[in-house]
Amino acid sequence: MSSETKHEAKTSLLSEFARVGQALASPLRLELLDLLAQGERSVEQLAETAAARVGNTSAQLQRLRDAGLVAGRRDGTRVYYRLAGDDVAALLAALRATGVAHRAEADRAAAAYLGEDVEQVGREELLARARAGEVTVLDVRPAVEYEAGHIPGAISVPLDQLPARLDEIPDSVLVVAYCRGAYCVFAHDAVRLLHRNRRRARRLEDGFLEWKLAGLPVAGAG
Amino acid sequence: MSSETKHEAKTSLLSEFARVGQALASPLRLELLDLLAQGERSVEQLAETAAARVGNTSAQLQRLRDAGLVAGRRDGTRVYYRLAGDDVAALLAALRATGVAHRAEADRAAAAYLGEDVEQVGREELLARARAGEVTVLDVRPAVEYEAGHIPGAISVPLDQLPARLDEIPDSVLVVAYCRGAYCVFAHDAVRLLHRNRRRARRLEDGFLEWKLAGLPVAGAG
DNA sequence: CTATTATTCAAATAATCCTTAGATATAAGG
DNA sequence: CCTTATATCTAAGGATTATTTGAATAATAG
Repeated sequence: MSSETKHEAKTSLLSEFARVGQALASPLRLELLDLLAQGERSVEQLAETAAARVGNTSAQLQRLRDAGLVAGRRDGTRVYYRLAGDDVAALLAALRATGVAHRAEADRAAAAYLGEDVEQVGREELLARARAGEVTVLDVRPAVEYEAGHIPGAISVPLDQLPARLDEIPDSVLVVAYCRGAYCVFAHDAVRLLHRNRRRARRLEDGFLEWKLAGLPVAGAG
Repeated sequence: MSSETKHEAKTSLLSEFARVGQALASPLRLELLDLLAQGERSVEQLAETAAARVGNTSAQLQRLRDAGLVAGRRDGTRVYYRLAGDDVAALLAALRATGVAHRAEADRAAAAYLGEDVEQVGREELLARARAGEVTVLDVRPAVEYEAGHIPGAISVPLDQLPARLDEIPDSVLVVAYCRGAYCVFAHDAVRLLHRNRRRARRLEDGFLEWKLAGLPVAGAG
């Protein structure tokens, strides 16, 4: 291979990798990936949750698909998208970790969004204490995400139903709430709400995404 | 926090993460990161190796710095840049792995750049066989990168000097060549060159970047 | 002051993002 | 087969932002 050709080959390989980076370069696309990390969703569902137009959502999903990050399947008039693999979820987690580690602005934005700090429980600790029956595990994500896969033994009480369903939650043991991942606000809100109602509650370290990536047991269809 | 404010906080957090993705969205910036993963370099060195203008190289390094991926230190008239942390190298590796895993074009581009397949040796296997004295470990990166850190016991013969220095390499034992990382072409070229000269040679799985990320022993200043 | 190295600026080109509006695909009913 | 409804995709336009180049400016050493 000539030096010229080699340089072209190198540039085109780097451009391929850059295309993946490009896919990670828009807030809306990152939000879509975040949602898809919880299970497959139709375009309309994604658009509604991300507060975007359907057309725009569809266009961004095409970009993600061209970059190899998501895949879609048609079922009747709907198209359901999902992440192309677990490595995509890992890539997303690495991106966020690097962001908060080296960018003070990202760290501040995370603190502003998640609100006041909340006590955490580690993954291994939760697994042990759940098996011993010492804790109630509470999944506060939307029901559809719980159904797509959840921590074994967890009960599903989506955050917006939590105020009305407080009496379903035993008040004798510690409650450990979790949601999507490290930068999902639901579990933070849930723990603060439980505290205001005089319950003992903590948040699982990170969330379901990281639980699954750590290879810990998962129940449900997902 | 009001629902409006919360949505703004979420968007600004996602925008922070998107800024990191944006930094990974240009071939030139990916090449700079790849070089910096081997050790610190001045702007001029980077520009020359990446075949870019100094001005543009500097501008792209500012972007990488704003994204929190690199840091710089001034020494006299020069400014030396380096990766902001090991997590950045891991992020880069994850990006490339996802690219080749899910994009046929990326896989093809990698094959076209790296050339014909070459037999590999795993990291753990190399470590064991090097300790037993069964192999010669050959670092074919530029000398400055060898000096910044290398596999213990490796000898440095940069690829462009290899044809002239073949007699320095023992021909009784297997030679294992390595270079920067999974998509660095030097070790591939070195193994093919050694084969043409009737030596037994293989390539280390991936390269030095992944060796270091795996927590295996490293010699030198790096 | 001069040489070296790096950064910044202005301008041209190119790419991206979002919206609106229309096109396409599928299912169900007549 | 044709219509209607639903869901998704795509095209065009306008605002914004990114990339690169060449030249000017800043920082440092001697």
